[in-house]
Amino acid sequence: MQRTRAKRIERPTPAAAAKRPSLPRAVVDPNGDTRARIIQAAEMLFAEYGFDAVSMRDITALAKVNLASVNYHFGSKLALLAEVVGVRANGLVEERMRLLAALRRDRNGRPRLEDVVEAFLRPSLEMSRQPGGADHMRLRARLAVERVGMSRARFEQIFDASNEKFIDALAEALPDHPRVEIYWGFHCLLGIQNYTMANSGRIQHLSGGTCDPTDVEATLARIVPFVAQGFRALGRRR
Amino acid sequence: MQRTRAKRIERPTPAAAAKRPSLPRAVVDPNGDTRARIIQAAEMLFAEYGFDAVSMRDITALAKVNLASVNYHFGSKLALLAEVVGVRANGLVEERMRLLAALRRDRNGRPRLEDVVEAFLRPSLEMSRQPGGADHMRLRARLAVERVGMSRARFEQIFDASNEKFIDALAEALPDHPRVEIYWGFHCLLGIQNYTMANSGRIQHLSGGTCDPTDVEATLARIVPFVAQGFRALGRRR
DNA sequence: GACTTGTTCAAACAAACGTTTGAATTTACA
DNA sequence: TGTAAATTCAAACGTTTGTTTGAACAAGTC
Repeated sequence: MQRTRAKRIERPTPAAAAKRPSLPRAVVDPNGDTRARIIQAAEMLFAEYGFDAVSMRDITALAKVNLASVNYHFGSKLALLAEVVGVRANGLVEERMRLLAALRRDRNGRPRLEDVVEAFLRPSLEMSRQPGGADHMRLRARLAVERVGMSRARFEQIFDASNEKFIDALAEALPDHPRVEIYWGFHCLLGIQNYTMANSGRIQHLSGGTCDPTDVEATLARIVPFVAQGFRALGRRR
Repeated sequence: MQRTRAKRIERPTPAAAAKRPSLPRAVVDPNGDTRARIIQAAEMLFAEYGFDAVSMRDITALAKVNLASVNYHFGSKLALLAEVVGVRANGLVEERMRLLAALRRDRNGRPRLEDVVEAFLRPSLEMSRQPGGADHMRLRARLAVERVGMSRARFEQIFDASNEKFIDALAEALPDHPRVEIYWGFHCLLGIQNYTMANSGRIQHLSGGTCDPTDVEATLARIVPFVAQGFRALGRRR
């Protein structure tokens, strides 16, 4: 039990210097009512800093409403998060199911693999073009990893039913694939989707700005063939 | 400006019920010194709950050290995070570079695409088998999305140089691919890697437990061909 | 007008936060 | 063993946290 290590560490900053790095300059739509302004502000802030790092005072200041408004309208901070996520997520699921139902089928009743993948991905990517949609997408990507309350599983539950329907459709498009390989491919699909939505800026950084993942069509033109061919690779004997 | 909406929301829980959902039962190695026990505890807690949701008191309680020890040994909570991430991340980069240098080459000096992909992914997945490695991997996956201080970019910087070397190697393995498509493929590769490391439990849930992403060889056997074929798809004319 | 209901507001609440302090204790080295 | 340095510890620091309160204000109905 010898003790031969560093001495007391020197403090890097004597006073402040640890302030929040610049809240978003954008403001919320002044025409919305209190509820709408709160949701909009919370969406932006949660997406950028995460649930725990954002305070009620941050939200209400950005929304230009009174501090007590959040508890009045939503009950609690956690309930506000559920509201923020739920509203758009349910719309996303509906859009996905609509595209899935409209899928072209060949004479055997099978859909094209690329079409199924695109039906899954397009609503996610297109949402990022709506006002505030990019914030929502990044928030969702965070929640796939983050853990607030016990609610990670509860949020993902919104997608369970439609995910199973897409797995069925993928299996239809790949009739010779073992079911387990479909799951692995879907895992890869979810990973790419989340990473794209998170928009961490890595690909822009690495490519020197050549690649722009906010360009929906350009992104789909790469991801869809990548995923489809990836799926096909899983059917080969190893 | 009519006002016809819900009345004051009813509180769901009268008293407590919003407590932290069960801290990890596992304890830290009692044989380590104070520094080591703090790092181990912080790694577990940051990975599970995120940087902001974990308090100094959570860390020091789990590590069984005094509250002031973190500031004494590391200076601040943020400096502790940097230490926690840095130690293992640098080892990971070294291992990747080692595998990259050891790559087999054909008569033209080109590596096999599958080999490059595996050299990139294997160190990440194998780390999850080391003690505490799974915690570290999940923490890294979080930090790819999370934003603490201004440090997201700073953490990712550790990987910049080796990432560029891998992109070069991928371009060597795919000599006819435009460089921009290599970047898109690498983006997909990063997404799958992060999602796998985050271990969100989605694939186990969806597959009814059939797929186990903690089985390194089984995971590599799926992800490597998926990614390799995905890369090849990016070379085709659209 | 009075009355009821929905909403906003400033102020305060207790609890938890990261950090600091100064004395007590342990270790390293003479 | 004596002394200085390294480390631990309990207590407190000043902020900030999410939430609550009760009065004030605004709107619809009689």
